[in-house]
Amino acid sequence: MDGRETGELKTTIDQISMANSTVFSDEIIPGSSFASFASSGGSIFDMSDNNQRGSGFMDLLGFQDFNMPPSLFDFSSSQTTSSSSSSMMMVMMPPHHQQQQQPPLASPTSTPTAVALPERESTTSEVLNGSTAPTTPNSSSISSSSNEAAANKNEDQTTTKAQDEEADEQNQDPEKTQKQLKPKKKNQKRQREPRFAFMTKSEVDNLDDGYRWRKYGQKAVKNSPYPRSYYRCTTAACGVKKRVERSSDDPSTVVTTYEGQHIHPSPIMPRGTMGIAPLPDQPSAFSSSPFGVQQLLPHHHYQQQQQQQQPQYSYIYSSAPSLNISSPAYGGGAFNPSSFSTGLLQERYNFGSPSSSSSAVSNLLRDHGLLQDIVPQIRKEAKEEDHLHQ
DNA sequence: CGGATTTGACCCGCGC
DNA sequence: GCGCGGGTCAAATCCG
Repeated sequence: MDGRETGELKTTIDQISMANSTVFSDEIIPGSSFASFASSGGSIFDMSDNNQRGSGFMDLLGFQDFNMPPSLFDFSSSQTTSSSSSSMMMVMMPPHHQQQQQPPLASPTSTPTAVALPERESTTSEVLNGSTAPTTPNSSSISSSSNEAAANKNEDQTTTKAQDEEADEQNQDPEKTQKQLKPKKKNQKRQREPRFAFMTKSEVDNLDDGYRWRKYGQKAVKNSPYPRSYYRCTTAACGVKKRVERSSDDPSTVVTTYEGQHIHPSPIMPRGTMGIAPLPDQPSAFSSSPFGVQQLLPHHHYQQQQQQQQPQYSYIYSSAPSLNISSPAYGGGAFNPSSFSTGLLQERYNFGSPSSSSSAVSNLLRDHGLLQDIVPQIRKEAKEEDHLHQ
């Protein structure tokens, strides 16, 4: 499946500057939006892009929990970042941003920034509700009336509609019933999982992230010559999806948007290297990780295994964390962007194997993630590879 | 032959 | 209400 697409990755490691990286939440804006993202200085940092099985870039990135890739996000704490000032911006986007609203793409700043957009729907990322000001988890009243109204409206619609459909299901004319896709699905409140998007410099669209995906659709993207592909995790009961599309403005850039949480370890991960350890405050290690169970590898170990075939992933944007609004880490309920930077995350994301758990995070935080270790090597390799390609 | 991909049709939310 | 665009389904097809 990916055999075709894998392998021909051209890397641009030289661009690994980690500077001005922009992180969006929930989803990247299609087409022009991320064009503006890119042009607004929100550059991506290139990492490698190895599509060999087992070299999941998510792992490279150190993603452990939706609540996030601390190491990567922790630019502010990096003492040894490249000359350019690292910066990151998080833009909390409403689940249904569609195209009408672009995220406030703030120009790059030297510190992580979070911008909360008004939420129009409360089906996901409740935290976003009125997150410009701290709120409490249950403070529905806090939400702006419009937001709240919209949310409630949606709720109502969903329920009534669901009921209607349930009834319809029995009355519907056979023809329609047959033709239509299982109306049952509509009973389930349509819920959008938080999303993460990555922009990756790659010639291949389908980046290997360590999981197995089945393509279930492809659509043309408006204002883009490149189609968008839809994938679902092949593991039964795992509802994680991802979308892959190529930037029309920068065809060398692939945008991968993840949605949902894996409920299983990466199928292609060497078992021995899986650092599965339940979070202290999590009932199950399998319940909180968006991209996989606590699968973070001891990075050095992992790198040693994988670095040989690391193309460049360019990590782009990310994160619509499924924020745990009850966590003190988020400033008493509301999403507190600053907590993304260091200590709190460090405290909260104590992932990895017992031996590498918090210390791993600490290390990551200290040395701005695995990049520090990876980059020099990748750089070297990338250059070599570039030569080969030229 | 089984699993993955392709692709046209359909569903749904949203804006006008 | 209608059209548009994003997202999903599932039959057909491909491929190892």
